Amino acid sequence: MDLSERKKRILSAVIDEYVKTAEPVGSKAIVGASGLKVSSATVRNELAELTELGYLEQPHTSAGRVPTVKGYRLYVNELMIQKSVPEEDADAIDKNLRSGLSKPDKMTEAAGRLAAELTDYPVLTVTRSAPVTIKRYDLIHVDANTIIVVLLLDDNSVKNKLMTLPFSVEKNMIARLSAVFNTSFTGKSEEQFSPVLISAAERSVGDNMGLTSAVVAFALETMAETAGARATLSGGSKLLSHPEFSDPEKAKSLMSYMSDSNHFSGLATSGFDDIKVMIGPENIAEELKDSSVVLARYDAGDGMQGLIGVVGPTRMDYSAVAAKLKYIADGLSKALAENKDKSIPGFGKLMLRD
Amino acid sequence: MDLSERKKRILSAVIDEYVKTAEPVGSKAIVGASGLKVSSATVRNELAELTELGYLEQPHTSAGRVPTVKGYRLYVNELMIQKSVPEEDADAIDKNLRSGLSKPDKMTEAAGRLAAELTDYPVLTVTRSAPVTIKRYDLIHVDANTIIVVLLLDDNSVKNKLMTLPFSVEKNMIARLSAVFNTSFTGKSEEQFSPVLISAAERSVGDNMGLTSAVVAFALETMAETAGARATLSGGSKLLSHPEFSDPEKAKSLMSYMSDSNHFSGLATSGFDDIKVMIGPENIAEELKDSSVVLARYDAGDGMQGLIGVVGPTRMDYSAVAAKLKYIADGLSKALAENKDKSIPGFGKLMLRD
DNA sequence: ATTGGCACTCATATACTTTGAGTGCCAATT
DNA sequence: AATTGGCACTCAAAGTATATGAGTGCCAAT
Repeated sequence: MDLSERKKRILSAVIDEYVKTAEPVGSKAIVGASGLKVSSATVRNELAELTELGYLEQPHTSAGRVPTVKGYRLYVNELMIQKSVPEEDADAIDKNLRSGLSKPDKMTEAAGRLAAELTDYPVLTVTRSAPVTIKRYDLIHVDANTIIVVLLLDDNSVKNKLMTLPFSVEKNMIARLSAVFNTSFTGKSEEQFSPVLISAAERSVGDNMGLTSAVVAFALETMAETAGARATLSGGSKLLSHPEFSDPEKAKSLMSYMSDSNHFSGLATSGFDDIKVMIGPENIAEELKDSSVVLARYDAGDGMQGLIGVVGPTRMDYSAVAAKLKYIADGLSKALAENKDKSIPGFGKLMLRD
Repeated sequence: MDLSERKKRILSAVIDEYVKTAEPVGSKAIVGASGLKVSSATVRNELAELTELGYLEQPHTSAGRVPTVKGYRLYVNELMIQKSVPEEDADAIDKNLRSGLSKPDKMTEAAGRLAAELTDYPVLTVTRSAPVTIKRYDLIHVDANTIIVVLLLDDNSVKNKLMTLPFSVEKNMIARLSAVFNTSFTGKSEEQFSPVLISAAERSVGDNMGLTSAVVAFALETMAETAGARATLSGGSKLLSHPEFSDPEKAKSLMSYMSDSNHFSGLATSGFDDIKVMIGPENIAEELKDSSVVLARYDAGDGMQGLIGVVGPTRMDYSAVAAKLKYIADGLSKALAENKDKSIPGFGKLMLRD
């Protein structure tokens, strides 16, 4: 059962107007805004039917109409016209993401801050890494009882740890250990670090002081830490700009929910196209039932995917937000890719010094 | 000009009561709360004088009294009785800070979260590092055009970077470069990385491809990044629990001020004993003029100092907050110190695996 | 110096009224 | 059959008036 063209235009007008004013929209306002060549009485008849069908509702008998979740859903799926990003914002995004080649985490965070600024909503980012393995071990002998363990992961990130030992080790012991690790423990997943393998390694280098175990522990810890997802939140205070959060109770509930990044790290990065919109009760979390979430996916290289999204009231300019997020996500993907290929980093910077 | 003992007791009673109820305190309530053996009329006379002297004020003629900044200041400096930390909280702190030896940054963050939970106010932490120098360079040859640079700083932290080069390098070139860096660039401050020194190094290893510069750039970047202060914020949403921030405008202003960690990274870690209290307009920042900040110092090892503090309304249980913060700061200092001495890290953890 | 007593103040609460935007429905119009 | 002008009706929000009472300041008596 499809809506008539006119009903669609009226529904759109209600939503556009309501998003702007945060006030229930009356029949007169719709005639003004939609440009339809009908009287307000006609619109009233249509409104009554749209209400009957569940796309709109009335806060009270003598008030205008407000979109329901069903109304927003139809609007997002079919009705809304794709807005484009204001030139000014596009420029800001281009500029901000291009500037300063930096670490991926920082770039993502910067993108989050930028998105919060441009949308005026809190922004979350999620980066999920595929399980990593270690492709190279280097043990550096610093002094008799200090070593540095350097791990090169298969996503080309590097992790290190300084270990102070309660005993002294010889330089060649370290070299042997390093060799064993590079032959036995590269490319292995977490489960493949079997006790058998570890004790074999221990014996082969003649380690009876637990040094092998310590390096293994660090390797496992690193792998565990690097895998999984990291979520950040930017511009949490933006929530308070919007009238639906003028009640401190509501604001606090959502705010503290968002502050716990664990709540978002589980969000799926797949199963949707560019943009995913979750409206009100479509969100699973109780704390989000009155809010909407708009997510855009970005590509973090090496097959890794990330999300950048806003959290706001259901009354939201979905089209504008989606457009901005998509633009930022694409920009971020590109910037991260460029960052990967960069050659000698920081070179240019130094040359500018004098 | 000193206040009479009775005036002091009355002032204390007003503050204690006001902190509890957030309502102006009347003469009757004071008689009840203070246990003074006088009539409310007598208290009224005293109140009038305390108001005259600027320690109290009246929101309007027929209301009770509210402490002024001057009143709070006297209270904090001389009047308040040192509260002790509830056993329950002390246990929680001990438990939380002792658990899991982890990275200093994480420990500090955990302490911040804990403090926010226990005080019900937003908590900021600031860690200021003394300028660091690099005490050892290691260059690892990964493959023909990939190297890893590992820097050991004099605070025993380790930084690294993978560099992909647009040309190939020989293993022994890397070794030479490493040697030169260890002789020429260790223990040097940022300014001492002179162009003369750099080009000398370049010549001595026969580097005409900018590799030396790249490593220098990374070293400088690392030093710049490690120096300076890092600030974090925990429990920002706690702000909204307090009636003085029921106005979204006010809450937003303070919240967004706090979210920018730059605003706090400049806070001095010296010039006070254990605890520093800044009440209302004693704060320099315009956004903090209606709020109070209570800071405790902790010791981050290697002569580094940090701050942990809460931000809340001027109506705050200073005594309880100060006690908790001090307890947490001391616990954190101790935990960080223990963490420094730990030997093979992660060893115990591995042993528990099966 | 302290106190009971009393007139006074004023924010807050409560009850009542007014206003006006918006509706639903119907008879007249196209 | 769809559209429209007209009109009675509804009800939140804003405005007005009144009552309440917590708290004060001051004074005469203790």
